[in-house]
Amino acid sequence: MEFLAAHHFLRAHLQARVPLPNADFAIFQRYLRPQILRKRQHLLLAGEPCTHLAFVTQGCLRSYSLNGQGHEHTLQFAPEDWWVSDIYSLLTQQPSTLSIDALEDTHLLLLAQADLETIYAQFPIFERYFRLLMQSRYVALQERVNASLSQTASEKYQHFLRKYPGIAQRVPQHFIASYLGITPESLSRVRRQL
Amino acid sequence: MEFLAAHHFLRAHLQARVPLPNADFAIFQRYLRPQILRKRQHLLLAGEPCTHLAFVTQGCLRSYSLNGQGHEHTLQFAPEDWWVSDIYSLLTQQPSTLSIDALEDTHLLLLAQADLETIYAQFPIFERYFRLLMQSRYVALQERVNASLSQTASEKYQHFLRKYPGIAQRVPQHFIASYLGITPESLSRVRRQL
DNA sequence: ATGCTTTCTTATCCTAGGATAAGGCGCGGA
DNA sequence: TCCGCGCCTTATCCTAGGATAAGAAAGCAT
Repeated sequence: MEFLAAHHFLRAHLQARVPLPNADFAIFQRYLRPQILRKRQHLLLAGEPCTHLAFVTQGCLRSYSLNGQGHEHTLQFAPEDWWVSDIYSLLTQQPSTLSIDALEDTHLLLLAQADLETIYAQFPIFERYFRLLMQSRYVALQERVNASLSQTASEKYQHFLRKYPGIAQRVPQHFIASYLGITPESLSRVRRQL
Repeated sequence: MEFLAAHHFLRAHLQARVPLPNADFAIFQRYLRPQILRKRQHLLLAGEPCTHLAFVTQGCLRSYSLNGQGHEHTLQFAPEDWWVSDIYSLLTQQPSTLSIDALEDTHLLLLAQADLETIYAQFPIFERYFRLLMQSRYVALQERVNASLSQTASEKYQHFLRKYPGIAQRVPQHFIASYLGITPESLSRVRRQL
C-alpha cells in the first residue's frame, strides 16, 4: 500500500467515527509520518520513552511486557484500523514498560505526542475522537479483566475466538496463549479438548 | 456533607484537572443530582440499563459482576473523587452487566448520560476532562491486566497495597480478594506469609 | 536437498491456589 | 446479656494449569 492509500485508510476510519471535513483532514495528515516495519522488527523497546501513537494501515503489531522471569505477556494485538502505543509512557514521558513489535510486515502512520496538543487545539473534534476511542478501549479492557477473574483457560480462549475472529487465523498460537495468560502447552491442551 | 459541600468537592476535582471557570461550573452543576446511599444499598443492579455516571464525594462504592457460579468479581472500588458507572451499558443502552453497591454510607452526585451530550456541546472542556479521565483509567486497567498475567497472588496483593493504600484499611478483605481474583482463604494465607 | 528455526503437540510430573469444612471473634440489635 | 451474623482464619484435600522435556511438522534460507 502506498502512503496515499494509507492516508485514505485513516481518513475513512476517522470519518466513520466523527464528522471530519476532508479539508481538515488534509491539514491533519501533515502531522502523520508513514513507516514500514518488517516482521519481527520493533517499533518500541521497553525502556525507551514512547513519543508516538502508531496507526496500523496494513499488517499487525503487538504490544507486550516482559516480567522478571523473562516471560512475555501480550497486552494488545493491533491489526489494521488500530492504534498502538505505550500510553503511560506517552503521557508521562517515563521510559516505556511495553515493547511493540511486528507480527507481519506492517504499514504504519505515526503521530507525535508533541503534535497532539496542537491538533486538539486546531481541531477539537480530535478531542472527541480520542475520548470515544479511549472509552471503547476502556470497556474492552474491563471485559478482559472480568474474563481473567471469572473464566477458565478454555472459556477465555473461546471468548477470544468470538471477540477477535481473524486474529486467531493470523497470529501464532503462542502469542494468543501469552495474551490469555496461559502457556502454549495449556492452549494446545485446551484446543485438543474442543 | 450537605449538597453544597459536595458540589464544591467536585468543582475542586475538576479544576485541578482542567481550566473551568466558576461561572461555567455554576451552570454545569444544575445537571447534577445529589444522592445518598446507605451501606449495602445498590446504585445499579445487573440487568437494569445504566443511565447515569456517579461521582463519589464521601464514602465508597464498588462495581462488581456475578459469574455463572454465583461468584462476585470486584471490578472497581470507588472512594471519594472517583466516578463509577457501567460504561458499556451507559454508552450502548444495553442492560448492565455490572452491579454497583455501597461499602459505606455514601454521598453521590449523579450525572445523566442524556445530559452529557448537551454538556459537551456547551462546555467543550468536559470533552477534554473525560478524555483525560478515560486515558488514565485505561492505563490503570492495562496495568491491572498486566499484573493478572504476570504476578502471583502475593505479588498482586502487595501491588494493590502500594497502589491503593487506604482502600485496604477501609474495605473488608474478601472484597479485596474478589478484586485480585483470589479466594478470601487464599488472601488470608498470603497475608500470613508476609 | 538439507539443515535451521519456528510452531505446535504430547506426556509426565508438580505446585499455587481453589473447595470445603470448621471454628473464632467482634459488633450491632432486642 | 445474649444471639446472630459478618468477617477472618486455619486445616485438609484436590485440581487446573505450570514446568520440563521431547518430538514432529512446516517453512525458509543456503
